[in-house]
Amino acid sequence: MVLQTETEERIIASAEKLFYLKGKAGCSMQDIADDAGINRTLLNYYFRSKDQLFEAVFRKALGTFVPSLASMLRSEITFQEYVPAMVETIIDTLIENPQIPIFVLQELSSNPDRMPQIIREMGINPAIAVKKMAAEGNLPAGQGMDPRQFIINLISLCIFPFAARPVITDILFEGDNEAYLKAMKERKALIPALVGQFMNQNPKP
Amino acid sequence: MVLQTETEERIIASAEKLFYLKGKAGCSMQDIADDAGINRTLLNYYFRSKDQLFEAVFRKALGTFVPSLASMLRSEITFQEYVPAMVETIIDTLIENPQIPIFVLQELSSNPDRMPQIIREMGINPAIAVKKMAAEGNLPAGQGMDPRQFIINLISLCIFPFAARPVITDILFEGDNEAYLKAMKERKALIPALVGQFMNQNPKP
DNA sequence: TATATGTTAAACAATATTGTAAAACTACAT
DNA sequence: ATGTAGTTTTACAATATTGTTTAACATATA
Repeated sequence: MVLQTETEERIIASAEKLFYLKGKAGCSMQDIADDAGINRTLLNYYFRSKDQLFEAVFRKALGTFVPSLASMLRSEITFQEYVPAMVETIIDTLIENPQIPIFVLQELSSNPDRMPQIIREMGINPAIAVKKMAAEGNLPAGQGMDPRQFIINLISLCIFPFAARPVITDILFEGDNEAYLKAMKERKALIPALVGQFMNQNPKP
Repeated sequence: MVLQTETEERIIASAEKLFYLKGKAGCSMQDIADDAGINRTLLNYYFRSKDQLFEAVFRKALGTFVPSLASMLRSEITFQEYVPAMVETIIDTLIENPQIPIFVLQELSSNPDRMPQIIREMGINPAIAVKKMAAEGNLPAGQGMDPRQFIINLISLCIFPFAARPVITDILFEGDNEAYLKAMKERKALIPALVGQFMNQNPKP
């Protein structure tokens, strides 16, 4: 029971694929069963209901992301030192799972009431995190920039290009997926330079 | 007939609200009719089918956005000059319509085949646009930075904070919507400084 | 062998959803 | 007043979806 059965894994894989693509209401249990190559009843056997299956997928999606963000908010070391490694982690994760941001954001937008519980489960106290960020020496933003703007810039630059992947690939890279991916990898160096640059040279904007 | 009837406007308003919130499959025609305070049959009377109603909403959503992006890609003047006004326009639009980015991106992710036609309708030739961007003197990025990265940075910094609104508001602003909005307005000045700064001072990163 | 356990398939009932066709209502022009 | 076009409501048929119940199957163990 601790060990996931192969069937269960196939179900999760198919559910992820279809929920990511079409949303919770956009695909039926039958669609998922077909994709997994099993009978539909099995879905209920393993996950009881569509709600619970969705919940499992949503939690897993959240789990691939939240930890790296949460650890940044908790980290003891300077953000400046932390940034390059974190950016690399996030981008690598996104290259593997490009659809998760939209999936999660869509769900949170339509059910914002889920946020408080999620925050609690993450083990983060937002107020404390922001206060710590603002502490002198921890973040160069102590020089004048609101530390929240720093965080917003950082995650925007990391995540959005993946959320907008089809648009960016088609318009800026003429549909060339390889070129798009190459550009995303270049951003691992580009983003830290961009946010770090600003912090050092533009105190009190 | 040229003049939109009041009922038709109410339908569109309700359809926007619910499609933005729950997605195309996430709400029924009945939900939309209830929200608009009319009988469901009217939806079919005015828009023939759910598909066509969705299409109307999607087109309208696209229309609030694409023009400012498209005009930037076509613009004759220097991007550097163009940026501040454009950022302001985009952010103001997003303050009014915060849910459009996720809505559009979700639809384009699940139907990427729509992109080519949309690009055509926008009246943009991606290849030419990128070439023009790279032209010396037009963009400071001619100094070494891939002009596509510049565009990606710019739109990421503008749009993502709205797509992630519930997360950002809850985690970074402790649920304080006013504080969130204030921060978004501050970004009108912050973003041009950030992207401009980098371009001027960091040739060949 | 038979018996228990875990897995898969087929059949069913309740409900929801969509699009349409037909009827009722309104207001205005003849 | 009466008919006509535009609008709204009522009623209906076809289909899809979900969760459950029931049956079949396999495999290992007493």
